[in-house]
Amino acid sequence: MNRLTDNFFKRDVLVVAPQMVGKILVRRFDDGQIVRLPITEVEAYRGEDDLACHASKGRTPRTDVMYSVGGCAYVYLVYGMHWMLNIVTGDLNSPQAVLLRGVDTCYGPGRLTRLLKIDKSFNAEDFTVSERLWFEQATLNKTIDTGPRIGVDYAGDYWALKPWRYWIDGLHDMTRR
DNA sequence: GGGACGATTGAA
DNA sequence: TCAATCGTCCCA
Repeated sequence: MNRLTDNFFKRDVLVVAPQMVGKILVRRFDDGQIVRLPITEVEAYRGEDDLACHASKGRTPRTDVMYSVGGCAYVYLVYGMHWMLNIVTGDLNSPQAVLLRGVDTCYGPGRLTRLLKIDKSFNAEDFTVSERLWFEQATLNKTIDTGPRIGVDYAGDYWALKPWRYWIDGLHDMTRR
């Protein structure tokens, strides 16, 4: 119920990303069990100009899905062991995505996918029709804080320092150890 | 075919 | 502070 539709995801990533905070990530496992987790932290990756975005390397087999219309998943492996779950946003041929970095009871993009058993098979999954992974509407009655994205220093100060990371105010401390 | 490099994590 | 670990991309 209240599943987010394509019109929600078709907008610019800088509009969609902050609105993802507080929305409900829903995972239906093979055994039928359904888990609903409010999103607590995300990051925006925006277009070929954004040197922190994988699309800055151009359209490749890996980044191809980012060029599709908003509403599907972009899943890839980092450091040879962690799956990253992204939501593709924007129009056709405008490569953008929202990285899911945290949900209630689980902080960290890699821990999140391990908890929910998300892997390469979810790449290009259509969130508007999927039976195993989608998002639901929810009202957030808390404020959102912003800051630089994590782990993208290679992109240089101009892009790495953009405040394109969004989280529920007060949960900031979970990020450092 | 070879090599460099991660949108991270957990342990030392 | 450091290693784990492998898909992706670039160059030869």
